[in-house]
Amino acid sequence: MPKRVDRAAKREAILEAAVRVFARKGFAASRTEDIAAEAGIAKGSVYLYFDSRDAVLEGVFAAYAERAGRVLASLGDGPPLERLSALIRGTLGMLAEHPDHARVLVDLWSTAAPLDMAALYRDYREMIGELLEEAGEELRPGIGRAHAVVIVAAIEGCLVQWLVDPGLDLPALAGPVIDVCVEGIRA
Amino acid sequence: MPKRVDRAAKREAILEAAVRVFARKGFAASRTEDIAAEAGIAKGSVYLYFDSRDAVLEGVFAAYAERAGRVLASLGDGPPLERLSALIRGTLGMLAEHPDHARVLVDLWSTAAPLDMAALYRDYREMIGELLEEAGEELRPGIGRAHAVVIVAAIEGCLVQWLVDPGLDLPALAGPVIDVCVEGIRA
Amino acid sequence: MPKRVDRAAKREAILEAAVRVFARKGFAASRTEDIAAEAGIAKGSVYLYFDSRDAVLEGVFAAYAERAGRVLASLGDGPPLERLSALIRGTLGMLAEHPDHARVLVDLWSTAAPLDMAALYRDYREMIGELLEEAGEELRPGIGRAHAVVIVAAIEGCLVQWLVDPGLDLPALAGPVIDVCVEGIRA
Amino acid sequence: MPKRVDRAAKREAILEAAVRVFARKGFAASRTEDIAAEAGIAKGSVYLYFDSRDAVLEGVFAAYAERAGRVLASLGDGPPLERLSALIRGTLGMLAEHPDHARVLVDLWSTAAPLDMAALYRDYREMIGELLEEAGEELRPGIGRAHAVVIVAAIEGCLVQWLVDPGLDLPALAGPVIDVCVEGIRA
DNA sequence: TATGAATGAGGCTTCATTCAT
DNA sequence: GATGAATGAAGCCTCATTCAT
Repeated sequence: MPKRVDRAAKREAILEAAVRVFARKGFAASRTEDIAAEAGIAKGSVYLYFDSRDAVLEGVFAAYAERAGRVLASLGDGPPLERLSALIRGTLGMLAEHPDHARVLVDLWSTAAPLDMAALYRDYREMIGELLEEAGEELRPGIGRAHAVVIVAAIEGCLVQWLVDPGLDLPALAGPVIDVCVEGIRA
Repeated sequence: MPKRVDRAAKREAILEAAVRVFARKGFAASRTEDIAAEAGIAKGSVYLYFDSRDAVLEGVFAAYAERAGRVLASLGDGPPLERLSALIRGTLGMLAEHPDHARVLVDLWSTAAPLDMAALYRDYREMIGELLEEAGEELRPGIGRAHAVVIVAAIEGCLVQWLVDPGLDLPALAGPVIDVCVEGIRA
Repeated sequence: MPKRVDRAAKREAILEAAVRVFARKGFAASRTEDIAAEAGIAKGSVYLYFDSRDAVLEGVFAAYAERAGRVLASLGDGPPLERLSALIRGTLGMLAEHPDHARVLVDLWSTAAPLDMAALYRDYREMIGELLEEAGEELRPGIGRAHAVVIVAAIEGCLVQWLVDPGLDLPALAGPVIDVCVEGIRA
Repeated sequence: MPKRVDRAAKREAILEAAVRVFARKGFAASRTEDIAAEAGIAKGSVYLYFDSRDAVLEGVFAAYAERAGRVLASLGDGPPLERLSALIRGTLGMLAEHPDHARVLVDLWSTAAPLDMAALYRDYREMIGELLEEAGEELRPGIGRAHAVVIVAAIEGCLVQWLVDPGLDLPALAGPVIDVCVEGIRA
C-alpha cells in the first residue's frame, strides 16, 4: 500500500515556493534550504523532485515559458493590430500579476544555464513578426517584420525598469507602449 | 602626488579586469581570484583597493553609470527629435562597443546591492522626458513625458534580446528603434 | 510455521542481493537502496529484516564464515598432506566460484565492525596446524604448526592478487601453491 | 615578499597525517576534517594541497608504492635465493615498521579508484620471477617464474592475518615464510 | 507485511577574507 | 605595498533511517 503522492503537484508546489524565494533574494542568494522552508518541507526533500538547485531554476524557466506561451495563444482573431495591443496589455498584465516570476526573469537572463532564452525570444519575435506581416497595408511604409524586435524590447524594457524601480505602475505602461508601438506604426 | 594617481589607476585597472571577468562568467560565478588573475595581481591585493567583492561590483556600476552619463551629455544641441535619435544610436552603439559592460548590466539589474539602479533609470527617463517636452508641437497629440519610459524600454529591451541571443546585430537595431520610437511619435 | 521460513528465506535473498551489490561497488559505495533494488524490494523493507546497513554486512560475513567452514569440514579422511592439498584446491575453487563473496571479503578485512575476522583466521590456522601435526614424519624437520600461517597466507594472498588483478586464473593458482606449500614442506 | 612555504613538505605532512587517520578509522570512515585536525591545519587547507579526499588516498598509495619499490631496490647482489629471503624479511619488516601504511593497504585493495594496484603486484611478481629464473639449477624441477605469485601471496597473506589479528608478530613470520617459500623450493 | 516519501544530520568542497611575511 | 597560504563559515547534496499509509 504505497503512500500516495501526487508528484507533479508537489513539484509544482516546490516550484512556486522557489519562485517566491528567488524573487525575494535573487537566485544567486537563494539557498536550497530557503526553498524547502518556503515550501514547508525539509531541505533534502527538494532533491526528491529536482536533481539540483540549478534544475529548480530550469523548472521555473519552463513554467514561465509556458505561461508566456499561453498569453500568446490567447489573442483571439481580431484585426492584427488589435491583437498586438492585446498582446502588449496581456503580457504586461501577466507580468504584473506574477511579479515573482517577473523578478526571476532577470535572473534567467543572466544565467548561463542551458535555458535557451534565445529560442524563447526568437519565437516571441516570430509571432509578432507574423502579426506585423498580416497587418500589411495598415502599417506605415517601411514597417514590417524587422520591427518586431522593437515591440518585444519595449515590453521587456518596461519590465526591467519596473523591476529596478517597483514604484512604476507596470500595467499602466501598456498605454504608452501601445501609443508608440502600435499607434506609431499605423499608416 | 604620484601615489594617489597610481592608486586610482590601479583601481581602474582592477575594475576593467573585473568587468571582463563578470562578462565572461557572470558576477555570481566570478571569484575574487579570477579578477585578480585577470588584473595580473594577487588575490589579496584586490582588497587593497576594494573593501569586498561586492564593492568591486559597485565600482563597476559606477563606471557604467558614468559612461552612460557621458553619452547623454554628448547629444549636442540640434532639434530635440534629432537628439533623441542620436541618443538611441549612441546608446546602442556604446553598448555594442563595450559588450562586457553590457553583459554586466544584467547582473547589476538582478543585484539587490545598494546600487540605485532606480535613480539611474529615473535620470534617464527624465532626460528623455525633457527632450520630448522640448519637441512639443513636433509630436503627435497625446505623446509626452510619459512616453520616455517606452523609449528607454526599447533601448534596454534590445540590449536584453542581444545578450540573450548574441546573434542579433545590436547597432543595427538602432534603425528599427528610431523608426518606431522617433518617427512613430512625430506629429 | 511457514512465516518463520519465509522470513529466513527473504533474509537470505536480501543477503545474496547484498553480496552482489557489495561485490560490484564495494561496501562503502553501496546504498541501502541498491541492495533493495537488487533484491527486488523497497528500500524500507530492508529494515524489516536487518537492523541497519551494517547489520547486512555482518550477515554477509556470517554467510561467508559458514561457507568457509563447510569447505574445511569436507576434507574427508585421506592422508593429511592429501587433505591439505584438497583444502587449498577447495578454498581457491570456492572463492573463484563465488567471486562476489571473495570480493566482499576484502571489504570485510578493512571493516572495523565487530566481525571477529580474527577468530575466523585463528580457526583456519588451527585446523591447518592440526593437519601439519598429523602429518608429523612426512614433513621436513622444523616444519610444523607454526607454518600453518604461511599456508593460510598463500591462499589469502592469491585471493588478494586476483581481486586486484582479475586477469589471474585463481583456481589455476592452486597448482603453484601446492607445489610450494605442500610439496615444499614434505620431508 | 611572498610567504615562503615548502609545498612538497606540507603535502608530505598531510599525507602522513592522512595515513595515521586512515589506519585508525579506515578510509571510508575518515573525514577530511579528521585529516586536517591530525595535520594541525584547517579543513579547507587540505584542498590547497589535494584536489579531493580521494586524491589524498591516491597520494598515500603513491607513497606506499614508492616505499615498496625502495625495498625491492635494496636487495644487493648476493645469490638469488639469498636475495629472495632478504626481500621477504625486508618487506615484512617494512610493513611492521609502518603499521599505518600496512593498515591502509587493505583499503587500497578494495578501493575502486584508479590506483593501478594491479600494476604494482605485476611488477612485484615480475621481480620475484626474475629472481627465480636466476636461481635456475638451485630450484627443484618444476619450480619457476610461475611460482612468484605464491611468494607474493605468502607475504601479503601474512599481512592480512596480522591486520585482522594484530596479536601476530609480523616480522617473526618471515622465518616460517622463508622455510616454506625459499627452503621449500630449493632443489 | 510492504512501501517509498520524507527527514535531517553530516560530508565534501568552495571561496571571501585575513594576515604574517 | 604586495603576496598567497591559511582559515572556517556556509552551501550543495547524499543517504541511512523512520513512519504514515
